[in-house]
Amino acid sequence: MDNAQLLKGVLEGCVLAVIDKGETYGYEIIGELEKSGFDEIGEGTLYPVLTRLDKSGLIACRRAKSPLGPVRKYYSITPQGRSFLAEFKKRYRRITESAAAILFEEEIL
Amino acid sequence: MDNAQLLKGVLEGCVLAVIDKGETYGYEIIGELEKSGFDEIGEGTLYPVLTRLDKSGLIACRRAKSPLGPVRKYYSITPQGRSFLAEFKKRYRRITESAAAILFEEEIL
DNA sequence: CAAGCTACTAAACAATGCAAAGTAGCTGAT
DNA sequence: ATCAGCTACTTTGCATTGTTTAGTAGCTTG
Repeated sequence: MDNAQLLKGVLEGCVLAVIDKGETYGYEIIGELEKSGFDEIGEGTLYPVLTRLDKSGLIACRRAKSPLGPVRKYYSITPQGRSFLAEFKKRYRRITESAAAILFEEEIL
Repeated sequence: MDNAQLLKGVLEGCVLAVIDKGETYGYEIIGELEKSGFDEIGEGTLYPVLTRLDKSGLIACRRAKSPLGPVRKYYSITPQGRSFLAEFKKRYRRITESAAAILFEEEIL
């Protein structure tokens, strides 16, 4: 199946939400996403998202040694990221409610 | 704001769901979508979706005169479309539940 | 030293929504 | 009869974003 299209945009918001819970790094974010039910988010999928969020100023980055492997890049959310996330949630909710109205009608998602 | 990405894939499923409710045509589908809460779905957005669904064999097309304007293309769902829609709903639900778990945590969407 | 895990990078690609412009039939007002 | 405005569909070119694949490199363990 092709979930790629359904993930568009959603992933960006979810990654930001994960970082909002506390400073974290790429590999760990993948684990968080999969723990919440997302299927096999590859590294080639996640890292470009982080790069974009960083360039947009929604997250900040700092390098630090890992006790396990190579250097990690730790990300934390910025004030701009926080307000973007708040807006994102509103937009996301609105769209999912519109879609649910058509897809599931009487059911409440 | 840019809802374009959040709509990716969702729109296709919603259009199919609208047609599943009964034979209809492009202009009317746009009305249905907006009635359910979607914002300004342009013609340049919808018609390519219909073309794709048709080519994929998920909907069937027939031309008929309109009492108001130019000829309409009426679309109806095919058996393949029905099973695709059922699968789509499962996938969509799974992804929105995963996203909600991260975005809204304890809240129940 | 090799295997395997951790961790990030980069390039080429495919899918889809969107804006803009165009074609055309029909109706009603001027 | 003409023009505006609504209905209805088409086409082109574009931007964004997730995926695939491959690659680099540190660390631990056998």
